[in-house]
Amino acid sequence: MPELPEVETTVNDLSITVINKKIIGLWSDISSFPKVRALTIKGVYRRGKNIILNLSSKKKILIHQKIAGHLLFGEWSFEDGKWISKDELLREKVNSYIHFVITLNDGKMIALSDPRKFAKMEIWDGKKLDRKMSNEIGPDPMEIDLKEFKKRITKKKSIIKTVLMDQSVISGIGNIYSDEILWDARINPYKRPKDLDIDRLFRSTKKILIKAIKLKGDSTSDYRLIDGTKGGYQKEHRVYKREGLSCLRKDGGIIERRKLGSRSLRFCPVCQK
DNA sequence: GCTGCTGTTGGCGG
DNA sequence: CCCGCCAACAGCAG
Repeated sequence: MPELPEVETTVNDLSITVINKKIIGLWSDISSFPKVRALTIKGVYRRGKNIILNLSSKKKILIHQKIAGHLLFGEWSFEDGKWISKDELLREKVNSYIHFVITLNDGKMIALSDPRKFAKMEIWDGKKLDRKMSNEIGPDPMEIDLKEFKKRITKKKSIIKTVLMDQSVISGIGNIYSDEILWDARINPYKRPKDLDIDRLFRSTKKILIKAIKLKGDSTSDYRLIDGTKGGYQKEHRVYKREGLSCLRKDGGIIERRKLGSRSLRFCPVCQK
């Protein structure tokens, strides 16, 4: 679920609070960490949907929240095998599936709540991680121009819905925002890249992502800000989760939902030709 | 209680 | 190489 706007919000909010603090403990109930002691967090960055903590001594922590994971910031105590927070928001069910905790030298913690245990947190050699990222993850749409966007998108032969979500082409877009972007651009999700107005697609891509960042992401499902509050984009859906309802362009279209492999896509059959 | 749906990534097979 | 499919997991709606 966390796509570019959610990860961007998390990274912005985290960097305000954790930069120059020291890590004094790493805990997880699903993976083991190598010994690290007293490493300082030098920076917090986003690469596509990945969160990267730059540490002193050339190490980096790579966090991917996958589908249902989200980072939180606060204080917890470990009681009877569970992490308990005094903060009411952080005790909400969606925030209670804690599988990773980074403890900082001021007693605060970064925790990852993830009911489905897909999310990962790993310590990497900085150089190795940089190489992996540049090999596997394309630029995000905010940092390239139309020419580069067009070049990358039209290289692919799959339907545009799939290409938009291909992290090696451009990074950061998942199921929700690709549905919303294609509706905004009036593009049918099954069209091939060579057949479309890429200029319009590019403008809609940036427009939707910028709007979603402004609203601090989409909390339809598990995603929360690091203090446990909700983002606002779920109130702005035009097609996502609107199957069976009238298209908001009032063109007489009823939003359709179709299967694409094991996931689903939504679109208006009238305005998305 | 059971089934189906959820959404990201990586691995597998064609 | 490129593409499409599906498992990994667990909660939740119906």
